[in-house]
Amino acid sequence: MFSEPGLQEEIAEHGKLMRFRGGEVIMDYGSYIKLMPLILEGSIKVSREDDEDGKELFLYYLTAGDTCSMSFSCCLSNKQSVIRTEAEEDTTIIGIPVQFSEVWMTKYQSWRNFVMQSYDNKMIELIRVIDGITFRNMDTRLQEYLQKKVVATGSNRISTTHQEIAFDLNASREAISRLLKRLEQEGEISLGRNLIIVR
DNA sequence: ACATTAAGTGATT
DNA sequence: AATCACTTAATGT
Repeated sequence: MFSEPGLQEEIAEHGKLMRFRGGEVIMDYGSYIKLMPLILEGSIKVSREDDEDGKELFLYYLTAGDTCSMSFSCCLSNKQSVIRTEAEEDTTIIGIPVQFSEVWMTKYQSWRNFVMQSYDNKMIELIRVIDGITFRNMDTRLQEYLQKKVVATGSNRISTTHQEIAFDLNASREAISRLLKRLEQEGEISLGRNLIIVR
């Protein structure tokens, strides 16, 4: 990916290898960022959090090969993070200090392309999130949510509570329970305590 | 055995 | 679909 001479060496030299365990909060809402993460393995859940009532909304996952587009814009203006990121599973990243990323933007075309493309990807994902909220019903949003989770973690066994899903989709726990029940009756999933198996 | 937490239910708006 | 007011089931101590 970063085939240009020198770039890989710079990444190796200035990047910091970091590991996070599943469930660990990497960047909390309101904190300042000084690193751009390159995800090597695992997946990171990105959510928006409301200022006042602490409600949250799941946005998207970052998986191997991704970087966090938000972090770049955030670092540039030295703003507080407007999102929260949490390791979905055990995750390894390389943290690139922003000052290097900025220099590389002009120095290496492949780096610039990489950052631009990841911006583009996430922009499209965000549009889809908006589509989901405005045009789709809760049941399809839930199905898409489960599907994304399966893809991100590479496992069809999802270990979470109905309440957690409700937070992520900004819905009520009861609604999620009822929709899950229906999906189970339709044979799409099986349910257990703290467990959903997607078929 | 008891307390806690997750999940299910039905009524109401 | 949200909220409420429960009940039931599963788990931890």
